[in-house]
Amino acid sequence: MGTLERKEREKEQRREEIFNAARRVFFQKGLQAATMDEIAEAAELSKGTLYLYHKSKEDLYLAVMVRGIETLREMFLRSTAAAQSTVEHVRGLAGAYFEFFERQRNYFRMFNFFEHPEFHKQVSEEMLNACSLEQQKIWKLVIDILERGIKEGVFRSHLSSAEIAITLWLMCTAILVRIDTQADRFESRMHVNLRELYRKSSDLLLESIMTEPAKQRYRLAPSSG
Amino acid sequence: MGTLERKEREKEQRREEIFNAARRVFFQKGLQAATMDEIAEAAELSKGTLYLYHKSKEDLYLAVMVRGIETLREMFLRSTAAAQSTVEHVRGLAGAYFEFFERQRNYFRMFNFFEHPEFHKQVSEEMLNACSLEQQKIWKLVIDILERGIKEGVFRSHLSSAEIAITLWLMCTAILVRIDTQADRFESRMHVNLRELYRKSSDLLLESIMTEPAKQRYRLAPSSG
DNA sequence: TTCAGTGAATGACTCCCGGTCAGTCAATAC
DNA sequence: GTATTGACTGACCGGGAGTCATTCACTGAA
Repeated sequence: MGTLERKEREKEQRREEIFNAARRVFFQKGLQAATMDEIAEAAELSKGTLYLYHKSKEDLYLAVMVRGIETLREMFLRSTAAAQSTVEHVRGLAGAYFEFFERQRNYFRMFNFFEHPEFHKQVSEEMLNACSLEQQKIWKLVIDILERGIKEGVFRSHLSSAEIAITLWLMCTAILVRIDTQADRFESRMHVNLRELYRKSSDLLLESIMTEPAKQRYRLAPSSG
Repeated sequence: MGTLERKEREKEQRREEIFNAARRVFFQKGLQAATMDEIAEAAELSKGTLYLYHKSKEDLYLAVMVRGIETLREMFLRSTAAAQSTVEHVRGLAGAYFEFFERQRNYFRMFNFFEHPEFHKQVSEEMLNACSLEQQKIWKLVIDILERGIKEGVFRSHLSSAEIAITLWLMCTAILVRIDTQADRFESRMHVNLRELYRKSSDLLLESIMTEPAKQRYRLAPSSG
Protein backbone atom coordinates (compact mmCIF):
# COMPACT_ATOMS: atom_id res chain seq x y z
CA MET A 1 0.00 0.00 0.00
CA GLY A 2 2.94 2.37 0.72
CA THR A 3 0.73 4.82 2.53
CA LEU A 4 2.53 4.35 5.80
CA GLU A 5 5.91 4.83 4.18
CA ARG A 6 4.76 8.02 2.49
CA LYS A 7 3.39 9.34 5.79
CA GLU A 8 6.70 8.50 7.41
CA ARG A 9 8.57 10.35 4.70
CA GLU A 10 6.33 13.36 4.95
CA LYS A 11 6.76 13.46 8.68
CA GLU A 12 10.50 13.33 8.29
CA GLN A 13 10.31 16.13 5.75
CA ARG A 14 8.18 18.23 8.08
CA ARG A 15 10.69 17.63 10.84
CA GLU A 16 13.43 18.86 8.53
CA GLU A 17 11.43 21.97 7.58
CA ILE A 18 11.02 22.83 11.23
CA PHE A 19 14.69 22.18 11.81
CA ASN A 20 15.77 24.48 9.00
CA ALA A 21 13.46 27.26 10.10
CA ALA A 22 14.61 26.93 13.69
CA ARG A 23 18.25 26.99 12.69
CA ARG A 24 17.76 30.13 10.65
CA VAL A 25 16.04 31.93 13.51
CA PHE A 26 18.37 30.67 16.25
CA PHE A 27 21.44 31.60 14.22
CA GLN A 28 20.11 35.09 13.74
CA LYS A 29 18.74 35.78 17.20
CA GLY A 30 20.14 33.30 19.69
CA LEU A 31 18.19 31.16 22.11
CA GLN A 32 16.69 33.91 24.22
CA ALA A 33 15.60 36.39 21.60
CA ALA A 34 14.23 33.81 19.20
CA THR A 35 10.53 33.13 19.69
CA MET A 36 8.54 30.04 18.84
CA ASP A 37 6.10 32.23 16.92
CA GLU A 38 8.92 33.43 14.71
CA ILE A 39 10.13 29.91 14.08
CA ALA A 40 6.59 28.80 13.27
CA GLU A 41 6.26 31.74 10.89
CA ALA A 42 9.56 30.86 9.24
CA ALA A 43 8.49 27.23 8.88
CA GLU A 44 5.08 28.30 7.53
CA LEU A 45 3.41 26.29 10.25
CA SER A 46 1.51 27.09 13.39
CA LYS A 47 3.22 27.20 16.73
CA GLY A 48 1.30 24.21 18.01
CA THR A 49 2.82 22.03 15.30
CA LEU A 50 6.32 22.74 16.54
CA TYR A 51 5.33 21.13 19.81
CA LEU A 52 4.30 17.94 18.01
CA TYR A 53 7.92 17.51 17.04
CA HIS A 54 9.79 19.09 19.96
CA LYS A 55 9.09 19.19 23.66
CA SER A 56 10.22 22.78 24.14
CA LYS A 57 12.22 25.64 22.71
CA GLU A 58 15.35 24.33 24.39
CA ASP A 59 14.74 20.93 22.89
CA LEU A 60 14.55 22.38 19.41
CA TYR A 61 17.68 24.37 20.10
CA LEU A 62 19.46 21.19 21.10
CA ALA A 63 18.41 19.50 17.85
CA VAL A 64 20.19 22.22 15.91
CA MET A 65 23.19 21.90 18.19
CA VAL A 66 23.48 18.18 17.51
CA ARG A 67 23.83 18.97 13.83
CA GLY A 68 26.61 21.35 14.76
CA ILE A 69 28.52 18.66 16.61
CA GLU A 70 28.18 16.38 13.60
CA THR A 71 29.60 19.12 11.41
CA LEU A 72 32.57 19.52 13.72
CA ARG A 73 33.21 15.80 13.74
CA GLU A 74 33.25 15.72 9.94
CA MET A 75 35.81 18.52 9.89
CA PHE A 76 37.92 16.64 12.42
CA LEU A 77 37.81 13.49 10.32
CA ARG A 78 38.84 15.41 7.22
CA SER A 79 41.74 17.07 9.06
CA THR A 80 43.18 13.78 10.26
CA ALA A 81 43.22 12.41 6.72
CA ALA A 82 46.00 14.80 5.77
CA ALA A 83 48.26 14.33 8.80
CA GLN A 84 51.62 12.60 8.46
CA SER A 85 52.59 11.92 12.07
CA THR A 86 50.69 11.62 15.31
CA VAL A 87 51.96 15.01 16.42
CA GLU A 88 50.69 16.52 13.17
CA HIS A 89 47.41 14.74 13.81
CA VAL A 90 46.96 16.56 17.09
CA ARG A 91 47.99 19.89 15.67
CA GLY A 92 45.61 19.25 12.82
CA LEU A 93 42.77 18.79 15.29
CA ALA A 94 43.52 22.09 16.97
CA GLY A 95 43.65 23.71 13.54
CA ALA A 96 40.41 22.10 12.46
CA TYR A 97 38.72 23.30 15.61
CA PHE A 98 39.86 26.82 14.85
CA GLU A 99 38.61 26.49 11.30
CA PHE A 100 35.27 25.27 12.58
CA PHE A 101 35.17 28.28 14.85
CA GLU A 102 35.77 30.61 11.92
CA ARG A 103 33.52 28.94 9.36
CA GLN A 104 30.70 27.71 11.57
CA ARG A 105 30.59 30.47 14.14
CA ASN A 106 26.86 30.11 14.64
CA TYR A 107 27.18 26.47 15.59
CA PHE A 108 30.16 27.19 17.80
CA ARG A 109 28.15 29.70 19.77
CA MET A 110 25.55 27.10 20.50
CA PHE A 111 28.07 24.79 22.11
CA ASN A 112 28.08 26.80 25.29
CA PHE A 113 24.50 25.82 25.91
CA PHE A 114 25.46 22.73 27.87
CA GLU A 115 27.62 24.78 30.19
CA HIS A 116 24.60 26.70 31.45
CA PRO A 117 22.59 24.02 33.22
CA GLU A 118 20.07 26.68 34.16
CA PHE A 119 18.68 26.33 30.68
CA HIS A 120 18.28 22.56 30.57
CA LYS A 121 14.89 22.71 32.21
CA GLN A 122 12.71 21.33 29.45
CA VAL A 123 14.79 19.06 27.27
CA SER A 124 13.69 15.62 26.15
CA GLU A 125 15.63 12.54 27.20
CA GLU A 126 15.94 11.74 23.51
CA MET A 127 17.71 14.98 22.64
CA LEU A 128 20.05 14.78 25.61
CA ASN A 129 21.07 11.29 24.55
CA ALA A 130 21.51 12.28 20.92
CA CYS A 131 23.67 15.15 22.03
CA SER A 132 25.94 13.30 24.41
CA LEU A 133 26.25 10.43 21.94
CA GLU A 134 27.50 12.85 19.31
CA GLN A 135 29.90 14.46 21.79
CA GLN A 136 31.12 11.03 22.80
CA LYS A 137 32.09 10.26 19.20
CA ILE A 138 34.29 13.34 19.09
CA TRP A 139 35.97 12.52 22.38
CA LYS A 140 36.70 9.04 21.08
CA LEU A 141 38.25 10.44 17.92
CA VAL A 142 40.60 12.71 19.89
CA ILE A 143 41.43 10.16 22.57
CA ASP A 144 42.27 7.46 20.05
CA ILE A 145 44.86 9.67 18.43
CA LEU A 146 46.43 10.59 21.75
CA GLU A 147 46.38 6.96 22.83
CA ARG A 148 48.33 6.04 19.72
CA GLY A 149 50.82 8.77 20.49
CA ILE A 150 51.42 7.36 23.94
CA LYS A 151 51.89 3.85 22.55
CA GLU A 152 54.34 5.21 19.99
CA GLY A 153 56.33 6.87 22.77
CA VAL A 154 55.65 10.32 21.35
CA PHE A 155 53.63 11.50 24.34
CA ARG A 156 54.52 11.10 27.98
CA SER A 157 52.16 8.91 29.94
CA HIS A 158 51.94 10.81 33.23
CA LEU A 159 48.55 12.04 32.02
CA SER A 160 46.11 9.59 30.48
CA SER A 161 44.93 10.14 26.93
CA ALA A 162 41.53 11.17 28.28
CA GLU A 163 43.11 13.69 30.63
CA ILE A 164 45.16 15.22 27.85
CA ALA A 165 42.14 15.34 25.57
CA ILE A 166 40.05 17.13 28.17
CA THR A 167 42.75 19.64 29.03
CA LEU A 168 43.50 20.44 25.41
CA TRP A 169 39.87 20.64 24.44
CA LEU A 170 38.83 22.85 27.34
CA MET A 171 41.73 25.22 26.86
CA CYS A 172 41.10 25.61 23.14
CA THR A 173 37.39 26.11 23.64
CA ALA A 174 37.90 28.66 26.39
CA ILE A 175 40.20 30.76 24.21
CA LEU A 176 37.86 30.56 21.23
CA VAL A 177 34.92 31.69 23.36
CA ARG A 178 36.90 34.76 24.36
CA ILE A 179 37.96 35.45 20.81
CA ASP A 180 34.30 35.42 19.93
CA THR A 181 33.08 37.63 22.72
CA GLN A 182 35.90 39.74 24.13
CA ALA A 183 38.78 39.81 21.67
CA ASP A 184 38.80 43.61 21.59
CA ARG A 185 38.85 43.91 25.34
CA PHE A 186 41.85 41.57 25.66
CA GLU A 187 43.63 43.31 22.80
CA SER A 188 43.19 46.84 24.08
CA ARG A 189 43.58 46.31 27.81
CA MET A 190 46.15 43.54 27.96
CA HIS A 191 47.76 43.82 24.54
CA VAL A 192 47.22 40.16 23.85
CA ASN A 193 46.18 38.81 20.50
CA LEU A 194 43.96 35.88 21.35
CA ARG A 195 44.22 34.29 17.90
CA GLU A 196 47.95 34.08 18.30
CA LEU A 197 47.49 32.87 21.83
CA TYR A 198 45.36 30.00 20.59
CA ARG A 199 48.24 28.68 18.54
CA LYS A 200 50.86 29.41 21.17
CA SER A 201 48.93 27.80 24.01
CA SER A 202 47.97 24.69 22.12
CA ASP A 203 51.57 24.26 20.98
CA LEU A 204 52.79 24.84 24.52
CA LEU A 205 50.50 22.17 25.87
CA LEU A 206 51.40 19.78 23.08
CA GLU A 207 55.08 20.33 23.75
CA SER A 208 54.63 19.77 27.46
CA ILE A 209 53.20 16.31 26.92
CA MET A 210 55.79 15.21 24.35
CA THR A 211 58.67 12.93 25.32
CA GLU A 212 62.22 14.19 24.90
CA PRO A 213 63.03 12.08 21.82
CA ALA A 214 59.76 13.15 20.20
CA LYS A 215 60.62 16.80 20.83
CA GLN A 216 63.88 16.29 18.95
CA ARG A 217 62.19 14.58 16.06
CA TYR A 218 59.09 16.75 15.59
CA ARG A 219 60.30 20.18 16.52
CA LEU A 220 57.27 22.44 16.23
CA ALA A 221 57.37 25.40 13.92
CA PRO A 222 58.76 28.32 15.91
CA SER A 223 56.29 30.76 17.36
CA SER A 224 57.86 33.60 15.34
CA GLY A 225 57.82 36.21 18.08
CA MET B 1 20.70 70.19 58.93
CA GLY B 2 22.05 66.69 58.19
CA THR B 3 18.87 65.76 56.36
CA LEU B 4 20.65 65.14 53.10
CA GLU B 5 23.26 62.95 54.72
CA ARG B 6 20.63 60.91 56.48
CA LYS B 7 18.69 60.47 53.23
CA GLU B 8 21.89 59.40 51.57
CA ARG B 9 22.51 56.86 54.31
CA GLU B 10 19.01 55.51 54.11
CA LYS B 11 19.23 55.15 50.39
CA GLU B 12 22.47 53.23 50.72
CA GLN B 13 20.83 50.99 53.29
CA ARG B 14 17.87 50.36 51.01
CA ARG B 15 20.26 49.50 48.22
CA GLU B 16 21.95 46.98 50.49
CA GLU B 17 18.62 45.45 51.49
CA ILE B 18 17.74 44.94 47.85
CA PHE B 19 21.19 43.53 47.21
CA ASN B 20 20.87 40.99 50.02
CA ALA B 21 17.41 39.89 48.98
CA ALA B 22 18.51 39.57 45.36
CA ARG B 23 21.57 37.55 46.31
CA ARG B 24 19.49 35.15 48.38
CA VAL B 25 17.04 34.58 45.54
CA PHE B 26 19.64 34.39 42.76
CA PHE B 27 21.76 31.95 44.76
CA GLN B 28 18.77 29.74 45.29
CA LYS B 29 17.21 29.89 41.84
CA GLY B 30 19.67 31.21 39.31
CA LEU B 31 19.14 34.09 36.91
CA GLN B 32 16.38 32.57 34.85
CA ALA B 33 14.17 31.04 37.50
CA ALA B 34 14.41 33.97 39.90
CA THR B 35 11.65 36.54 39.42
CA MET B 36 11.64 40.18 40.28
CA ASP B 37 8.44 39.66 42.24
CA GLU B 38 10.21 37.13 44.43
CA ILE B 39 13.12 39.45 45.02
CA ALA B 40 10.74 42.29 45.87
CA GLU B 41 8.91 40.00 48.26
CA ALA B 42 12.18 38.96 49.88
CA ALA B 43 13.23 42.60 50.24
CA GLU B 44 9.81 43.53 51.62
CA LEU B 45 9.45 46.15 48.92
CA SER B 46 7.37 46.52 45.80
CA LYS B 47 8.73 45.49 42.45
CA GLY B 48 8.72 49.04 41.20
CA THR B 49 11.19 50.06 43.87
CA LEU B 50 13.74 47.57 42.58
CA TYR B 51 13.75 49.46 39.32
CA LEU B 52 14.63 52.69 41.12
CA TYR B 53 17.92 51.08 42.05
CA HIS B 54 18.61 48.78 39.12
CA LYS B 55 17.92 49.07 35.44
CA SER B 56 16.92 45.44 34.97
CA LYS B 57 17.09 41.95 36.39
CA GLU B 58 20.42 41.35 34.65
CA ASP B 59 21.74 44.56 36.11
CA LEU B 60 20.84 43.44 39.62
CA TYR B 61 22.41 40.08 38.91
CA LEU B 62 25.60 41.79 37.85
CA ALA B 63 25.67 43.78 41.09
CA VAL B 64 25.75 40.53 43.02
CA MET B 65 28.42 39.21 40.70
CA VAL B 66 30.67 42.19 41.33
CA ARG B 67 30.61 41.33 45.04
CA GLY B 68 31.67 37.81 44.07
CA ILE B 69 34.67 39.07 42.15
CA GLU B 70 35.67 41.17 45.15
CA THR B 71 35.44 38.09 47.35
CA LEU B 72 37.68 36.16 44.99
CA ARG B 73 40.21 38.94 44.94
CA GLU B 74 40.38 38.98 48.71
CA MET B 75 41.04 35.26 48.75
CA PHE B 76 43.77 35.73 46.17
CA LEU B 77 45.40 38.44 48.25
CA ARG B 78 45.30 36.24 51.34
CA SER B 79 46.82 33.30 49.46
CA THR B 80 49.78 35.30 48.22
CA ALA B 81 50.63 36.43 51.74
CA ALA B 82 51.70 32.91 52.66
CA ALA B 83 53.79 32.11 49.59
CA GLN B 84 57.58 31.74 49.87
CA SER B 85 58.70 31.80 46.24
CA THR B 86 57.18 33.10 43.03
CA VAL B 87 56.44 29.56 41.92
CA GLU B 88 54.60 28.95 45.19
CA HIS B 89 52.79 32.21 44.61
CA VAL B 90 51.37 30.95 41.35
CA ARG B 91 50.47 27.55 42.75
CA GLY B 92 48.85 29.38 45.65
CA LEU B 93 46.66 31.30 43.24
CA ALA B 94 45.50 28.11 41.57
CA GLY B 95 44.79 26.66 44.99
CA ALA B 96 42.95 29.76 46.13
CA TYR B 97 40.83 29.69 43.01
CA PHE B 98 39.91 26.11 43.77
CA GLU B 99 39.08 27.02 47.33
CA PHE B 100 36.91 29.86 46.11
CA PHE B 101 35.16 27.39 43.85
CA GLU B 102 34.47 25.08 46.80
CA ARG B 103 33.50 27.67 49.38
CA GLN B 104 31.75 30.24 47.19
CA ARG B 105 30.12 28.00 44.66
CA ASN B 106 27.17 30.31 44.21
CA TYR B 107 29.39 33.20 43.25
CA PHE B 108 31.45 31.00 40.99
CA ARG B 109 28.37 29.97 39.06
CA MET B 110 27.55 33.58 38.39
CA PHE B 111 30.88 34.20 36.72
CA ASN B 112 29.78 32.44 33.58
CA PHE B 113 27.24 35.17 33.02
CA PHE B 114 29.68 37.31 31.11
CA GLU B 115 30.47 34.51 28.74
CA HIS B 116 26.90 34.45 27.47
CA PRO B 117 26.58 37.79 25.67
CA GLU B 118 23.00 36.84 24.84
CA PHE B 119 22.13 37.93 28.34
CA HIS B 120 23.81 41.32 28.36
CA LYS B 121 20.82 42.97 26.77
CA GLN B 122 19.70 45.25 29.59
CA VAL B 123 22.72 46.03 31.69
CA SER B 124 23.64 49.54 32.77
CA GLU B 125 26.92 51.05 31.66
CA GLU B 126 27.69 51.61 35.31
CA MET B 127 27.45 47.94 36.22
CA LEU B 128 29.46 46.84 33.20
CA ASN B 129 32.20 49.23 34.20
CA ALA B 130 32.13 48.18 37.85
CA CYS B 131 32.38 44.60 36.77
CA SER B 132 35.24 44.93 34.33
CA LEU B 133 37.10 47.20 36.75
CA GLU B 134 36.92 44.51 39.39
CA GLN B 135 38.02 41.87 36.91
CA GLN B 136 40.86 44.12 35.86
CA LYS B 137 42.16 44.23 39.42
CA ILE B 138 42.37 40.46 39.54
CA TRP B 139 44.18 40.27 36.22
CA LYS B 140 46.68 42.80 37.48
CA LEU B 141 47.30 40.79 40.62
CA VAL B 142 48.03 37.62 38.64
CA ILE B 143 50.04 39.32 35.93
CA ASP B 144 52.24 41.14 38.42
CA ILE B 145 53.28 37.87 40.01
CA LEU B 146 54.04 36.27 36.66
CA GLU B 147 55.94 39.37 35.56
CA ARG B 148 58.14 39.09 38.64
CA GLY B 149 58.74 35.43 37.84
CA ILE B 150 59.94 36.32 34.37
CA LYS B 151 62.26 39.02 35.74
CA GLU B 152 63.64 36.53 38.26
CA GLY B 153 64.36 34.08 35.45
CA VAL B 154 61.98 31.54 36.91
CA PHE B 155 59.58 31.64 33.95
CA ARG B 156 60.49 31.50 30.30
CA SER B 157 59.63 34.63 28.37
CA HIS B 158 58.39 33.16 25.10
CA LEU B 159 54.89 33.96 26.36
CA SER B 160 54.19 37.32 27.93
CA SER B 161 52.96 37.48 31.50
CA ALA B 162 49.51 38.45 30.23
CA GLU B 163 49.46 35.50 27.86
CA ILE B 164 50.40 33.09 30.62
CA ALA B 165 47.82 34.60 32.96
CA ILE B 166 45.07 34.22 30.39
CA THR B 167 45.97 30.66 29.50
CA LEU B 168 46.24 29.57 33.11
CA TRP B 169 43.07 31.35 34.13
CA LEU B 170 40.98 30.06 31.27
CA MET B 171 42.15 26.50 31.73
CA CYS B 172 41.47 26.49 35.46
CA THR B 173 38.05 28.08 35.00
CA ALA B 174 37.07 25.66 32.27
CA ILE B 175 37.93 22.64 34.42
CA LEU B 176 36.10 24.06 37.43
CA VAL B 177 32.98 24.70 35.35
CA ARG B 178 32.98 21.05 34.33
CA ILE B 179 33.56 19.89 37.87
CA ASP B 180 30.50 21.87 38.81
CA THR B 181 28.24 20.69 36.04
CA GLN B 182 29.47 17.42 34.58
CA ALA B 183 31.87 15.77 37.02
CA ASP B 184 29.84 12.55 37.09
CA ARG B 185 29.68 12.31 33.34
CA PHE B 186 33.45 12.66 32.98
CA GLU B 187 34.07 10.22 35.81
CA SER B 188 31.76 7.48 34.55
CA ARG B 189 32.32 7.75 30.82
CA MET B 190 35.98 8.70 30.63
CA HIS B 191 37.25 7.57 34.01
CA VAL B 192 38.78 10.94 34.69
CA ASN B 193 38.67 12.63 38.08
CA LEU B 194 38.38 16.30 37.23
CA ARG B 195 39.52 17.47 40.67
CA GLU B 196 42.78 15.64 40.22
CA LEU B 197 42.96 16.92 36.68
CA TYR B 198 42.73 20.49 37.95
CA ARG B 199 45.90 20.03 39.95
CA LYS B 200 47.68 18.02 37.27
CA SER B 201 46.86 20.43 34.46
CA SER B 202 47.76 23.56 36.35
CA ASP B 203 51.06 21.99 37.42
CA LEU B 204 51.71 20.85 33.87
CA LEU B 205 51.19 24.34 32.55
CA LEU B 206 53.27 25.86 35.30
CA GLU B 207 56.09 23.42 34.58
CA SER B 208 55.93 24.15 30.88
CA ILE B 209 56.61 27.83 31.39
CA MET B 210 59.43 27.35 33.91
CA THR B 211 63.05 27.74 32.88
CA GLU B 212 65.39 24.76 33.25
CA PRO B 213 67.24 26.09 36.30
CA ALA B 214 63.94 26.93 37.98
CA LYS B 215 62.68 23.41 37.34
CA GLN B 216 65.74 22.07 39.18
CA ARG B 217 65.29 24.40 42.09
CA TYR B 218 61.54 24.25 42.62
CA ARG B 219 60.70 20.70 41.67
CA LEU B 220 56.94 20.43 42.03
CA ALA B 221 55.49 17.82 44.30
CA PRO B 222 55.13 14.65 42.22
CA SER B 223 51.72 13.91 40.77
CA SER B 224 51.61 10.59 42.63
CA GLY B 225 50.14 8.49 39.81
C1' DT C 1 -20.01 7.19 -3.52
C1' DT C 2 -20.42 7.73 1.18
C1' DC C 3 -18.94 8.16 5.65
C1' DA C 4 -16.75 6.86 10.03
C1' DG C 5 -12.16 6.91 11.80
C1' DT C 6 -7.57 8.78 12.35
C1' DG C 7 -4.15 11.82 13.38
C1' DA C 8 -1.85 16.00 11.81
C1' DA C 9 -2.34 20.85 12.14
C1' DT C 10 -4.31 24.93 14.03
C1' DG C 11 -4.59 29.27 16.73
C1' DA C 12 -7.09 31.29 20.41
C1' DC C 13 -6.21 30.89 24.95
C1' DT C 14 -3.90 30.73 29.64
C1' DC C 15 -0.35 31.74 32.55
C1' DC C 16 3.67 34.02 33.71
C1' DC C 17 6.98 37.58 34.04
C1' DG C 18 9.80 41.76 33.10
C1' DG C 19 9.16 46.32 33.10
C1' DT C 20 6.19 50.88 33.47
C1' DC C 21 3.93 54.82 35.27
C1' DA C 22 0.17 57.46 37.27
C1' DG C 23 -0.88 58.08 41.76
C1' DT C 24 -0.08 58.05 47.02
C1' DC C 25 1.97 59.56 51.07
C1' DA C 26 5.24 61.09 54.40
C1' DA C 27 8.78 64.14 55.25
C1' DT C 28 10.63 68.60 54.48
C1' DA C 29 10.82 73.54 53.33
C1' DC C 30 8.90 77.83 53.59
C1' DG D 1 -0.74 75.76 57.26
C1' DT D 2 0.53 74.90 52.63
C1' DA D 3 3.52 73.67 48.74
C1' DT D 4 7.07 70.73 47.14
C1' DT D 5 9.69 66.87 46.76
C1' DG D 6 10.75 62.23 45.86
C1' DA D 7 10.57 57.49 47.53
C1' DC D 8 7.46 54.03 47.03
C1' DT D 9 3.53 51.42 45.27
C1' DG D 10 0.96 48.00 42.57
C1' DA D 11 -2.31 47.63 38.89
C1' DC D 12 -1.35 47.29 34.40
C1' DC D 13 0.83 46.23 29.77
C1' DG D 14 3.20 43.68 26.23
C1' DG D 15 4.94 39.69 24.85
C1' DG D 16 6.24 34.93 24.84
C1' DA D 17 6.08 29.74 26.16
C1' DG D 18 3.22 26.16 26.10
C1' DT D 19 -1.86 23.93 25.76
C1' DC D 20 -5.93 21.90 23.93
C1' DA D 21 -10.53 21.81 21.90
C1' DT D 22 -11.52 21.97 17.33
C1' DT D 23 -10.89 21.59 12.37
C1' DC D 24 -9.42 19.42 8.34
C1' DA D 25 -7.57 16.17 5.00
C1' DC D 26 -7.06 11.81 4.00
C1' DT D 27 -8.01 6.76 4.10
C1' DG D 28 -10.24 2.56 3.61
C1' DA D 29 -14.27 -0.17 4.45
C1' DA D 30 -19.06 -0.70 3.20
